[in-house]
Amino acid sequence: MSVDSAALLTQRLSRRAALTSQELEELGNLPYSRRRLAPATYLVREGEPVTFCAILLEGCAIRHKIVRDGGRQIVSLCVPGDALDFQSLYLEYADHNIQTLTYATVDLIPVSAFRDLTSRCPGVAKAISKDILIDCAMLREQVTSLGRRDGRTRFAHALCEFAARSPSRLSQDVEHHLTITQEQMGDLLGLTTVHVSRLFKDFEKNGLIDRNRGTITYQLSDELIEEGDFNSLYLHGDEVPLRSA
Amino acid sequence: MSVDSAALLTQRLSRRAALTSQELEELGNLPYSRRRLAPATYLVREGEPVTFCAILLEGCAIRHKIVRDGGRQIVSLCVPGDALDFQSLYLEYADHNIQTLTYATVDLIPVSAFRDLTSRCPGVAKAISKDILIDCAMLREQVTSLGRRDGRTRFAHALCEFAARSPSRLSQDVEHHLTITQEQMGDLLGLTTVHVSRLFKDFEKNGLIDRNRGTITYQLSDELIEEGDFNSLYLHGDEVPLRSA
DNA sequence: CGCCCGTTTGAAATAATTCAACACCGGTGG
DNA sequence: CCACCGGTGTTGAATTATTTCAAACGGGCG
Repeated sequence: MSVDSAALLTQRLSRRAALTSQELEELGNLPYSRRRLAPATYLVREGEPVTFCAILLEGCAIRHKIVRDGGRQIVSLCVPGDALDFQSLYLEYADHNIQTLTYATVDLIPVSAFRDLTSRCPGVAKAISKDILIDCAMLREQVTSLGRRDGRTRFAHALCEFAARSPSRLSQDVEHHLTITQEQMGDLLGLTTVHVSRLFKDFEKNGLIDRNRGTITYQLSDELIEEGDFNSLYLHGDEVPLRSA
Repeated sequence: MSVDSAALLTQRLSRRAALTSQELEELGNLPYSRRRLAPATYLVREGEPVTFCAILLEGCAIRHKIVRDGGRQIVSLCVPGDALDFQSLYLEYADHNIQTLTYATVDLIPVSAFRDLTSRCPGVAKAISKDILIDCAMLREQVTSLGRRDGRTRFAHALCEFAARSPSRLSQDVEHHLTITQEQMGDLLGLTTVHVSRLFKDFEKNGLIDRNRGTITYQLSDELIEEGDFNSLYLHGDEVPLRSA
């Protein structure tokens, strides 16, 4: 398969802000090099300078931080189409790690090329700002979940968010597939693998998810939305409408 | 006192990116109207459109979200100098509430004026992006705290962050004053008021903080930094250096 | 086959919550 | 001036969500 990162990026940014034809062209001309990455490959490490901006074409990646006692917190999940390093476009050092979760395809664009582009194209700069702001909004929701929702609710919420953001969600009642270990899910939800295991079992028993060899399959049902206290407002339109006519 | 919001904003953004003299001038010419606000005044409400951008001159404000069962999570704390609404500069609706914590002075700048400015001045747009990215970084740290640190550590961490960001921190060994109720602190840390009360008592007993009528006083000591698993890397220079020569 | 990683399960331990009562304190009004 | 009041903080005891520990399971793979 040959997804075009330029096309993907252009499409994404166009959704954020109106771009002139010249801006579109400049976006198309960004230099990039494609990489195929194994699961668990680090793209960025906390404390290190970042010199390229990666666009995720296929697969999933995570941002995470490590705390004193060795615990890991997954700060966000990245899905295809996400730019992994707008974060570092203007910041010198990475404050967190970025790592692939599955096999993944990325296009690497030199940060310098990106910086040139944004200083010349205000429309692109605006679209990127908006993209970053949506990231912020998702982080605020994550903070809210971790601070004030219990494990069950957090889990359901995370499933809803993943489904709502998934590019595969073009029509209603699609089945979503999430390949993630229970340890990873625990690190995302701020829970233990043991506890996640029990939640998985419970959700499966209640028919909210199906499981098969490390991947879970589910639909974005009303029940799940209710269970997860999920309201897609915070995605700011970065999702397919929940109730398409 | 007459702090100038234009000056404060200019100073803040200059720290983020190099601005041309023309950009500085345009920043100085932004129209604004000053407001003095009582504690607990809402500036922005979740779900509503935002039409102005507030610059906080004096006092503290919070961003917060409400969950299904009525619980509140404070998503971040705003200190003087913070722009409260870069969030909404490009997003149509607010996904969270913004409320003053104490008496506060703000300058309100119409969002439209700001948008004009950023489309004309790439330097300003860049500085704002960087500002937003630092917000993101603080949110990631907050996620990490809530997900993987226990109550004690979270509390100490929050104190460190507040101190490190405080504009009063011009030299070492300053005393920091934080006026906050235990309920608010609980909502910030994802804890109960009862638990916060016990933490306060414990920290006071250990000499990490002093208390007097709802305000706590403390220094950013090595002990506190250790207790809070605090590393200021994530502030990306948005703080006074910890160990000034 | 045997190993390793991820998962499952039960039992015991713990951090934090809930509940409930009470203390404190500044403000208000009789 | 005192009595009362509401908001805030404190304390203890009981409860709960979640963790920790430990052991066993399963399945894919060299």
